[in-house]
Amino acid sequence: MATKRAQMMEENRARLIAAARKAFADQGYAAASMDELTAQAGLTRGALYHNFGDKRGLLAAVVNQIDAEMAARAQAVGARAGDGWQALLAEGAAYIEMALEPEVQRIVLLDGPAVLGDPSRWASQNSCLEVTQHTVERLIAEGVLKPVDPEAAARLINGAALNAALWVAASDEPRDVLAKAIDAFRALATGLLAKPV
Amino acid sequence: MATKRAQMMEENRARLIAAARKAFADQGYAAASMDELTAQAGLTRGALYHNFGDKRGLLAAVVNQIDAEMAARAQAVGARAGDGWQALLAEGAAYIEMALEPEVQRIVLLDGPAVLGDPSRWASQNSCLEVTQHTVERLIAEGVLKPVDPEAAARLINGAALNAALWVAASDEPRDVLAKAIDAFRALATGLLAKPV
DNA sequence: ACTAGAAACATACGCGACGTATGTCAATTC
DNA sequence: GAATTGACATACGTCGCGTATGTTTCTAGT
Repeated sequence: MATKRAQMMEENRARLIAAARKAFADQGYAAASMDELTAQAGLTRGALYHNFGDKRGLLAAVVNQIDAEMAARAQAVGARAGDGWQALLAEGAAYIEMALEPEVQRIVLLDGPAVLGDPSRWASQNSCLEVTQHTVERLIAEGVLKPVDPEAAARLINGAALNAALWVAASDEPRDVLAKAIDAFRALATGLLAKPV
Repeated sequence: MATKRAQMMEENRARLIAAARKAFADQGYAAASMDELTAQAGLTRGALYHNFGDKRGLLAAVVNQIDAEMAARAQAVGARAGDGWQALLAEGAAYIEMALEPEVQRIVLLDGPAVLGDPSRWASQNSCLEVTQHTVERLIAEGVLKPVDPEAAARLINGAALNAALWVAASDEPRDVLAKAIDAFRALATGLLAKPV
C-alpha cells in the first residue's frame, strides 16, 4: 500500500479541494468560511492549514485543478477540429463556453486574479494559456499566421475570449449574446492570419 | 453658497474617495482597513457608512471615478488621431498603457470585477467600454469595419487590451513586452477591417 | 516486537475588521 | 430664536482568519 499515511493525506486533500470548489463557486472566495468548508469535508481547519498553508493556498490548489481541466478540454476540442486554424477558433469558442460555467467564472476569472495576482505569475502558469500558445506557435511556423509574438497573441486571444464570456454570462439572453460574441471573436482572430480571406 | 451643508458633505465624500483610492491601490481592497482609511481622510467610519453604505459602495464610487478619468483620456487620445481607424488603434494602445498604472490595475481590473461583479453590470456602466463602442459603431457605419455587433467588438477589444496590460505589468521587462503586446493588438484589430490590408 | 519519533490533524485562543446602534452637534427652516 | 433634521462620531457585537498547543496514529529503527 506504500504508506497508508500518504494515501489518507491525498484523500483528505482531494476532499478539501472539492469542498472548496463548491464553497468558492457558490459564495465567492471572500465570503466562504473555512470552518464551514472544512466541516463540509468532514475535517477541521487544522487539516487545511497543515495541507495548504492558508486560505490563498487552498484557492491556488483549486484554481490549478480547474485550470488543468479546462486546458484538457480545450485541447480535446482543438484536436477534434480539422486544420490548425480551425483548431484555434474552436479552442477560443470552447474557452468562451467554459467561462459560462459559474465555477470557472467566479473562481478562475474573478477571484483568482484578484487574490493570486496576474495568472501569468501563477505557479502552474495557466495551462490554458500554454495550450493556446502552442497552437499559435505551430500556426506561425506553418506560415498560417503573421509572425507575431506567440505569447502576446495567446494572451490577447484568451483575454478577449474570457472577457466575452463574462459579458455573455451577465446578459439576460445568453444564447443571442453568445452567438454575437463568437462571431466577433472569429472576426478578430482573422486579423492574425497571414493571408486574410 | 447654496447650503454650506451639502458643500461640506461633497468635500468629505471627495476626501474619502481620495483616501480609498490610495488605500485600495496600495494594499488591495480586502487588506485595506476602513479605520485607517477614514482616519487618513480625517474622518471616522461613521462618515463612510453614512455616505457609501458599506465597503463595496466605497469601492464602487472609486471605480466610477477612475473609470471616468480613463474614458476621458482615451477619448482625448482618439480625437487626436487622424481617421477613425487610427483612433481605434490609438484608444486600444491607450488602454493598455493606462492599465499599467498600479491604481488602475489593482482597483479596476482585479478587485473591481471580483467584488462588484462583471463590469457590464456596474451602475455607471463602464465609460471606457462606451467610448470604444461608439468608435466601433461609427466605423461600421462608415464601412471601415465588418458589420459585427458593436458591443461584442468593443468588449473583445477592451478585454484583449486590458488582459495584455496585466501581462505587461507582471513581466520583468515591461518595455519589450509592451511593444509585443501593442503589436499583437494591432494585428488582431485588423481582423475587424472590412477590407484587410 | 517494542519503543521512539514524527507527522497529520483537532482544539483553543487572540487579534482585527466589518457593520450597526446609539449619541451628539451643527446647520437649516419656520 | 427654537426645533428639527441630518451628517458624523463613538461604542459594541459578531465573525473569521491565523497560530499555538495538544493528541493520536503511522512509520522506522533496533
